[in-house]
Amino acid sequence: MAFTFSLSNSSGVPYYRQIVNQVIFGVANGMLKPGERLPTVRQLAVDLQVNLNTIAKAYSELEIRGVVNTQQGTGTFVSERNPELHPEEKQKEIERLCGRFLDEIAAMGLHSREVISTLTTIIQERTKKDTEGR
Amino acid sequence: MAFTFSLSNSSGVPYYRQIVNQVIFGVANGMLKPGERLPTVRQLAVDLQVNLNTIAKAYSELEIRGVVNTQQGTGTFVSERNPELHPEEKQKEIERLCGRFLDEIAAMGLHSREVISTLTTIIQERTKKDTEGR
DNA sequence: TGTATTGTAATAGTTATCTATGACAATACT
DNA sequence: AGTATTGTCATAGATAACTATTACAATACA
Repeated sequence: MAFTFSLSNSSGVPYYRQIVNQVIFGVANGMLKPGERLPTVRQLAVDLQVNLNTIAKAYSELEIRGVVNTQQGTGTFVSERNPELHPEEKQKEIERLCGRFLDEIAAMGLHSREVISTLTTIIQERTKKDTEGR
Repeated sequence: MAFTFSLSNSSGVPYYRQIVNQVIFGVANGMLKPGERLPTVRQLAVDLQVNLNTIAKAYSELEIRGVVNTQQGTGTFVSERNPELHPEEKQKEIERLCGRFLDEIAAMGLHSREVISTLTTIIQERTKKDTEGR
């Protein structure tokens, strides 16, 4: 299965950051192998219907963080040895994500346990939809 | 217990929107009674350490949506009869919130059921902290 | 050597959110 | 009547995240 990118415009998370996250977690989950080539900036820009600069910004950050190696004229590749996102860090990232979500809930005066039940319901629905889709 | 506002700067949700949401849900949850007075724009700006205009923008949107009545020189009050946020709408809003959260999770290639366990753990920790705090 | 493909960079413009500041207008209060 | 308090408005500026466009530079490849 090939690794694919996707963007959500409703989450409030900037596009370039979504791409950065997807690569980092893609590597952490073994869906992106060291040495594997990422789409060209132009191609991904077309695929995601986003500006070239947005992709370039994401790749540039990934380069700085050592997640990928880029070579002008050649392409962008997943680093051979990836220093980033040890299991603990991955867990921390998940916790940050959850924390923000709970903050939002709390700000609305909602009870988290009620929201969880909605959450699980939606998950069930989506899982069902995915299964049917095959 | 008096109704209090709080802002999170890490959620990506604009301040003015957080305030709007808190009032709407505060009303829906009965924590804000019809006729009840909201803090003045200046006071709330000081409390939340945010610019006056940001509060004014939130109140203005609430006024337009019929959630509050404002009178220059007098103050801002929760509408006597509030048309907004019937139970179904409240549920829809929760679902939107959950949907965005799940989108973020999916974008990172995380499995939602694993995240849920982290979520419940954090909730337990926070509940514990709140209980100890009393 | 030429040509296409890669990433990079510069510039300009848009939109949303927020800050800072100062002024104005309606109401309440003494 | 005068003064303080309320919400409102206008202007200017900052920042972040984009889009659009054009050009340049390094590499690959025929």
